[in-house]
Amino acid sequence: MLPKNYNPKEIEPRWQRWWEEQGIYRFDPRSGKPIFSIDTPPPTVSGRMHLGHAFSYSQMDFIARFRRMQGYNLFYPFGTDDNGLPTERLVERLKNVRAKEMKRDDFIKLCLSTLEEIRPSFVADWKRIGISVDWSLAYSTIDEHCRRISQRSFIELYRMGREYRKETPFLWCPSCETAIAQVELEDREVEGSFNDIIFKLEDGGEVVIATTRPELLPACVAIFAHPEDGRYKHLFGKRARVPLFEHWVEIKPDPRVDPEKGTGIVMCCTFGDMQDIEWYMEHNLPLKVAITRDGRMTALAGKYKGMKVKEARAAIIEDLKKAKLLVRSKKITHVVNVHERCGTEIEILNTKQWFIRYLDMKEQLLEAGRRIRWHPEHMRSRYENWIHGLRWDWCISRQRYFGVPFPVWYCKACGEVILAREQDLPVDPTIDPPPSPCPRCGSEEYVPEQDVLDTWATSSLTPIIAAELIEDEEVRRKLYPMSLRPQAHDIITFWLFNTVVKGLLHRGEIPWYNAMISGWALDPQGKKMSKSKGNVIEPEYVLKKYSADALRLWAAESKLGEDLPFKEKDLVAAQRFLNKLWNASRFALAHLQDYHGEKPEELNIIDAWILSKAYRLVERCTAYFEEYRYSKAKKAAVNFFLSQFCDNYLEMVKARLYNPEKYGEDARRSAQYALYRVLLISLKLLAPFAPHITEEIYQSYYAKREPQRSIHADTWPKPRRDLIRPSLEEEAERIVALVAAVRRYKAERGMALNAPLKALTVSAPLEVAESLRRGVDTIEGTLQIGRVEITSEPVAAQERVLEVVPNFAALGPEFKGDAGRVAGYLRSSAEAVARAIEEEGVFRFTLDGKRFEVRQEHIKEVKRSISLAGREVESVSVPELPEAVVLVER
RNA sequence: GGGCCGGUGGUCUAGGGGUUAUGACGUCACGCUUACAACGUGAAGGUCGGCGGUUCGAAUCCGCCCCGGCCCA
Repeated sequence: MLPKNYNPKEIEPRWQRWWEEQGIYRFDPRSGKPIFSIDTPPPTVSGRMHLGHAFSYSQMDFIARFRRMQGYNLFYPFGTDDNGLPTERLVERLKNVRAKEMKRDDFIKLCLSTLEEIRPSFVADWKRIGISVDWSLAYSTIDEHCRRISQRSFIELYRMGREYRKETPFLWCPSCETAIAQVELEDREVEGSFNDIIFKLEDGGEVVIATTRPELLPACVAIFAHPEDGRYKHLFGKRARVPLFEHWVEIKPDPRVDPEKGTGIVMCCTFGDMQDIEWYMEHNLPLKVAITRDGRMTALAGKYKGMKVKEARAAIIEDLKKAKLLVRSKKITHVVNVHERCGTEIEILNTKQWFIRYLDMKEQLLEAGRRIRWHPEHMRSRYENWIHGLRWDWCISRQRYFGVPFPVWYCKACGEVILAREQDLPVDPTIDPPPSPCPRCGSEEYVPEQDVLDTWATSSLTPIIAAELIEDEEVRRKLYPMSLRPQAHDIITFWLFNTVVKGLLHRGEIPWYNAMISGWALDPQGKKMSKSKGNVIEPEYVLKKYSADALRLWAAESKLGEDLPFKEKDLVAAQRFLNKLWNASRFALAHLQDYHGEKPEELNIIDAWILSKAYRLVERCTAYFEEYRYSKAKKAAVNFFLSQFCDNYLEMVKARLYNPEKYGEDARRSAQYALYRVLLISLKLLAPFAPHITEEIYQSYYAKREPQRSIHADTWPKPRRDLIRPSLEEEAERIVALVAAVRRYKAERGMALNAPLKALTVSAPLEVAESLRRGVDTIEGTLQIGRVEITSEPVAAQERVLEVVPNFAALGPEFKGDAGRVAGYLRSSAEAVARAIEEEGVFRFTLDGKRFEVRQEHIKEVKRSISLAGREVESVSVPELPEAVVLVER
């Protein structure tokens, strides 16, 4: 028996422990069942779980649980993404240190030990939302397994000729002091100024050039204008002198200059933007480096040397003003590229980096995107959009400490790259020696690579990393490509894209067959949650106030891929539903204690009806889940449970359950048979959404009677076409409609639903009457009616108008001061008024010499009494049965 | 600037050619009923973003526009 009160705080952690101890979600490498493998997103330990995580991990868990219940052998691992900048930043903050001021080795050790400190509570958060991952399939992107696979990936790609090391202008974060990849750029609107600066020409003339970055003047190497621009055509080939810095640069034509923008003539610096790089390469311009790796001015900047970029900008503008070389300075907001991790404006610096060459793979990548099934479909366009805009190869080296090292040394003598051997992986070249002398020149002197790999270079291998957690080669082959990649839409260009790249390069195929993309959890106003805005809602708050099941039901509110604002009322509604589920189950199970699976001789029509509805629902929910439309499945299951099972069915079986002496044991048996099955089906369909409460109810009764020890094992209800009976449903629904109408009648008159009624007379067409007769017991028992008469003969009822209720909302405005007297007249002539309006649509009368016309809208209601064979009865309207006359005697 | 998604009672939302537009929350009224007042029954509340078009018929399809969001420049 279930206790009276549903207590999620006690239930939820208990089942979470039990699932793990019992290995309910364990992948079974020896099983013959079909495999469903999931490439679970590894969250960063260095951040706490936020509501967006709870949202999207719940959504992937719905699909996981559905598939497991369907009988798949679920491969559902859990990794954490630990390496790289986020961890470095966290450790710097927590331990109050600076990475670049520490010994490399000490810092790495500190990172590792800090991760171990915070991991348990981090992972506990994820367990607390009830996701059904296999916690024994765990990895950390910095552990030995992942380091080995990332390094192996590097070596493979190097051997394939897909990697190169090159000194080249590239994206640089002066705050993190590392190269970054294109995907790590973020656009940000900032306040700045557009400065019109005078450049003197060698012939004594001048041109005015507009720039937002005057601090790059020392790096100015050329000036460009559009070849057709009449204003500047005559200057091509001439030289101009860079103000303040006094070096000469040539004025050149190039069609990529927009004559509309600024003054239509621009300076090219090494480097201000992508365009500068193109010009630098194509026009063989000299390299002038004005900015250091930590964002200060170089000696090239003369007296500005050592200043931060922004200080130098201000100082240079001041000096230009003094020299009367600044025509004007206009305040503008413009968009700059910042590093998405730290918000620092990025620079383009000439450095030596490792790259994965993939710009030549765009067509293959697009094609791979077309082979993946996207849920929802339109998310593919984000992926395609990104590929179309790709301009840089993938820079995979980072000038940081905490990350997977490159398995590479360089020969000191000839510069040859010396690779680690696969059997030695993982290696740290700053500690381990190379496996052999230089293969080219034989020198034994070497330089270790100091840089570490981009974290995405590791996390883009998660499907391979996860699959290789399994020893058995044959099983591995079944795991990969994976069935599903679930993730949020913000990292399509990072994690998803990079994983496809690695999948194609290493395995020549797509890494997964399906991608499900979830949206974001937004704040109650529909705005993005962010720490700086202070609108972050902690999952912990939701779990404490409501429950994990309620949180998950909330996450099931929105369609896959859509953002969902956090609204407290949704959680309240979810919690109410859980409470209802609990109470209805408690009721049903109380009446099933003496039931042992017997099948009744004959199934009551109402029982057959609810079974038919339930199996219809099974088909719908299954189809919805197959299409990743879990929000529809949830809605359908919840609606069925509330409006069909609770509101209608339970009320209608009470009589048979409580009074077997009156309706017979077999009638009770029939009710139990249906109750047992329909409640179980409901629980199963809801189990992916509310795994804890459904397990609790299952365990308290069904576990002893059903083959599976957990509701989350392979218990998904099989479709039963033979039990879906449309014509029976149609008949039964007549009974349901009649009962509902009389219940409404009682409620409207303030009667208790079990208050007795003397008699019910129904006159309806033959077919309807016959259906209703099949439910006489139900009608009588549910509504507590002394005598039920159902006939297809017309009833001889007399009707009398009792009262006309005037509608003052219409009378007032029209008759003003006369309204009260008109109303009085209507009441006193009720009979005549009602007849006239019914027959002619209008009632005319004269009152104190004034003529009045009253129509339907002036009357709120006509109260009538009906008598049947001399007994006073009332008429009940049943909207679903318009041809039926239903009369109730109180 | 380009791409994608969305705009439906006060709020959120279903429906994507066919009677009177779904449900939830909120509001109001009535009612403790042998599962549940954390409940039930009922009521009020809508020019389905705007304008044009296709059609016997448009919230739904097409075009243009407006607004919001996200992604990419």
